[in-house]
Amino acid sequence: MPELPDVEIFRRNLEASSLNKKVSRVEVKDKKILHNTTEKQLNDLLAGKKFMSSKRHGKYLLVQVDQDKELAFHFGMTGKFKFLEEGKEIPNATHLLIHFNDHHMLAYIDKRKIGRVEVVKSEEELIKEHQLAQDALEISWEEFYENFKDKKSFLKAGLMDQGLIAGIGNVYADEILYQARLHPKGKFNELSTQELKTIYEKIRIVLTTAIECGASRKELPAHFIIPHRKEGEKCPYCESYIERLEIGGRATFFCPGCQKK
DNA sequence: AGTACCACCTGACGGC
DNA sequence: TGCCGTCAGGTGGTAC
Repeated sequence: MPELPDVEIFRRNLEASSLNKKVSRVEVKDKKILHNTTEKQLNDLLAGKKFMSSKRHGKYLLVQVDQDKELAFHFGMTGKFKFLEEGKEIPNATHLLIHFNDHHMLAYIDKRKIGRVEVVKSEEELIKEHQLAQDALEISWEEFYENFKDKKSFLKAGLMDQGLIAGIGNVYADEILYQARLHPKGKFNELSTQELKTIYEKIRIVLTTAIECGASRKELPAHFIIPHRKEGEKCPYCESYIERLEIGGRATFFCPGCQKK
């Protein structure tokens, strides 16, 4: 679930709640979520330090904790943060708990343990390690065009490829193609430049609108397909009914009336 | 190069 | 009520 808009909201909440507070200690409840570090290393690194700044690249959230050390969070499908006071009940599926001197805590929660926390030297290192493309809200039209114009992949698969553009997941890929009026099984190399440009523009519109809505699916405009993202639901634009198909084993919803091949 | 499929995980939900 | 199968979906790997 956490795609670019969700992670951006996590980042803003983290900035508002946890920036410039001194860390007292770190508790690891489940080692599985640590990628290349240990509970001891995290404590050595973080104790007495502050979260200096944060940024986001695609679906990754980076927190600067030292000159050349950043915490990188990935939220998998069910990951999230919760900020709470010391002494309050710790939420279920909390795997990492960061205690601050002011008696607040940051809990990293992930029911399905697919998310990961790691330590990197820099954003560049993270990008290299995970072979991430430019962020979906940062990518220029020129770079987007270069990355996609010759691709023979399905539109849906390409938009979700973090090595081509970073931050778009299953749900927002459907929304972008719906608003671009393009069939998810279309191919990039068969599109006109204008159609590619439409996708590029819709990416920005969809993601920024979602962020403005607090990444809450329920708050999205009614003309988005996401609130109707279910087989047999009525298309908000035309008289057709939403259909489901699978691309790369992932559920894909589209409107057969609006999105012709 | 691109797609399919699997593994990782576990809560939610529908059918019977 | 309760058991069971299926779904959800990001990443990263392998097989074709």
